[in-house]
Amino acid sequence: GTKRSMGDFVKIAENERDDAVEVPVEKNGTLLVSNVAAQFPGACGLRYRPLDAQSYRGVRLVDGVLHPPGDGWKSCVFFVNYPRDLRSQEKRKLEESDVVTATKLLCTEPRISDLVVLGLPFSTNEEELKDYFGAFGTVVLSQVKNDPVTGKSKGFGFVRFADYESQLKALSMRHMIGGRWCDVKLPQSKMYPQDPEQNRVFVGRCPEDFTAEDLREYFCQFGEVTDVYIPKPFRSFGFITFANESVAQSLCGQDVIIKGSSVHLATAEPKNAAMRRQSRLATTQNTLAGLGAALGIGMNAAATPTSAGGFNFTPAMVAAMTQALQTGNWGNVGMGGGQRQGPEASPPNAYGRPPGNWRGRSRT
DNA sequence: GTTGAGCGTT
Repeated sequence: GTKRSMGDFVKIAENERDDAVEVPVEKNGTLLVSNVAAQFPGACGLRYRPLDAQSYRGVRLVDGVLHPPGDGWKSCVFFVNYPRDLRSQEKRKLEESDVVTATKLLCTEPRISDLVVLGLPFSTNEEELKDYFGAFGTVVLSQVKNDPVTGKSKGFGFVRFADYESQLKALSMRHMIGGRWCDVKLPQSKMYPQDPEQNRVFVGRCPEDFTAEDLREYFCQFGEVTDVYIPKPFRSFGFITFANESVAQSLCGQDVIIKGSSVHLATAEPKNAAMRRQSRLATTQNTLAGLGAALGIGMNAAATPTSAGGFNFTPAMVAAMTQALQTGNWGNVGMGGGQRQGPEASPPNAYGRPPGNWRGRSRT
């Protein structure tokens, strides 16, 4: 018959953080690169993450035609590949592309994370949330955020799975929960820079009943704990100091569950302003080196951040990245902005997407 | 009895 069947579309996303777009499949089951490029300009191929593999796997490409993997197009979300080298393009665009690619790669490391659930019915409670997502795998965290005054749900929450496969599945679709469509996303909460000199870890989102002993008992599994500090009166955070700096660093950026609560571990802010300035400089250099590593480009410690590993970061871009690291807003990175601050600065926008007027030369 | 885009923590 002429009726369209399932399998007519492939879910494709820019990366694991962005929403997927459905791209039509040809009648013979193949996918044209030109159709992918219609949604993702510049796309030259696809990759995906098989459930049984920890690495990405490339999709077979012959003469502009992409051939489905063994499990077919429906088995997972596919990710867009772009040409690494765009030297024929104008230089400004090249720089932007490099930084955007690098920052995206840094943010798509495969790891289990808390997931934000948006659009929950105001009536949904944590038990119902856990029950719903239990169909995808073992749920180790279920939270509904409430208004502290009224005690009522704010319509969003967080879930966390025990395994990465369940997380990928939950992220790949929209969810009907309690009669409403809900979105599940990787949280875009603030990214905190890592500082190799720092042996203190900030522990955020601590419940009020956490004691210093609770924290010490949990964190001693990672290495020798030399101090635990919980401010009084209660301020919902604490600090762990390790004897070993690399132990502290390895924990920063993770979410861990202690006594059933998800806490976020981040680099502690240095105690005084002088140390803070010093650490910002180290942080920027460290991050740029990290970007190079993420792209598989060697960037030795002696290299200057503005011309290393084939990158050509302009001062404006370094400023944008520095600002992003300090504010957690990556929206301006890669567009040559970020040097302006205050009310006139561009507002935050969707991750990695330049604002509509970025090509224009603004009047100064 | 109200609401509907967002994002938890220094």
